[in-house]
Amino acid sequence: MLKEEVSRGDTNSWARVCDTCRSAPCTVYCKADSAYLCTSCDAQIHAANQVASRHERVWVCEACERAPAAFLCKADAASLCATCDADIHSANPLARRHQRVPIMPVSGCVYGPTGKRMPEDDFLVLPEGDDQTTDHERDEDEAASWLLLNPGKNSNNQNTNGFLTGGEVDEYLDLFEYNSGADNQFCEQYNQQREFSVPEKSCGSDSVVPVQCAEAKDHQIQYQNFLFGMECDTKSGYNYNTSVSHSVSVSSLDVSVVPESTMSDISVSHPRPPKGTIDLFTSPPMQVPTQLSPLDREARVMRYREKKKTRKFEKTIRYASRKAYAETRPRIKGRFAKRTDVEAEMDQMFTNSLMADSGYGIVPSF
DNA sequence: TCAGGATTATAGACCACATTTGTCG
DNA sequence: TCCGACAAATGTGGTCTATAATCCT
Repeated sequence: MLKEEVSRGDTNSWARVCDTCRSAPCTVYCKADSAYLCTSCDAQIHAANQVASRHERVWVCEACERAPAAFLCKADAASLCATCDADIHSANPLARRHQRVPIMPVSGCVYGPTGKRMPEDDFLVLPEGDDQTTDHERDEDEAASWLLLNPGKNSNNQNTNGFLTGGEVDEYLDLFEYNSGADNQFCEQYNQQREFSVPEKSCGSDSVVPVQCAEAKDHQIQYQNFLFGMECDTKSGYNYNTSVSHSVSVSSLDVSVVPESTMSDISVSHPRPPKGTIDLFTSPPMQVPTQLSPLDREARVMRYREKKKTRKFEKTIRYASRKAYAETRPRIKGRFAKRTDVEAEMDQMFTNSLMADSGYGIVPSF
């Protein structure tokens, strides 16, 4: 296969160019055509007819920009090929804890309304749209895409599947974690999923969620199964190794205090949630998309934006008792200090204060 | 357009010590 | 196999500092 490589603009010199126009950097790889395509060419080619629209494509790795992406790293919000994924996430222990999910090839329209790549596009098929949309609209659609994953607290915190019920669990991420079963169904389900084609028309009036529910559920199940170590060599050539699932952090993105009494339990492959925590393990995880009123949608978008502003990646608290001790421990300029040092410091401060206030060199006695 | 200073953002180091983990008899 | 004693390793949070990125002149 002839691949022309050029250095264009802000793309790196290794970036593969579109096999069709040979000018723009490629963004997707079409398996059926064995071709790397840019956004516009992909849209043109695969919107031409129904057969073409069924071609399965995957994003190109954001790191090397030369190979089809195999995994989506949530922490880095990046789609990576197997090689880059291995390189990046074997670099250090923190990187190893990044959550990654396999990227399923998608057919139909793989772009959001902006025609711009979004991380969640890797597992959500978004409605076709206009390339000229604004940042605001892009944000709206990004929010909308997450709305699919949001069960909606406005439903009395009642969630039929028990997912995210009532808590402040992060609403953007970790939605494919904590599966407890159906281990050996991955291959079958994955193959089933591969036979789906994305409906050409959105099923929702607001074009938020065009993915068919059953299909989306299959996506969900597949990712969950993947995360717990399934290995499946499919015809697609996407062989998701088990080692990835083992390196996936249970909660590298959330703050989650893990009761010490349950630590040993959690280390096993199918952990049970401790009491007092939200049960993310045993519940059927998919949220069934529902029709949203414009007001409802607006509210959710606003909530999404608000949380997006404040979201941050925090470490997992493994030992709550240590946290408690650390919080009560005396410090000097942020560092833990010996209690004797603190006492001495307090003495000094007290002495200085007294001298300053009174003007006399009074030595306090305790 | 470029250079250089100012401002802002981010990651990592540091500290003490209770708790956890591993080893040995 | 179980138990106790002991040593070593681990993890915890607020602040500071070095570095990078961005902005402004």
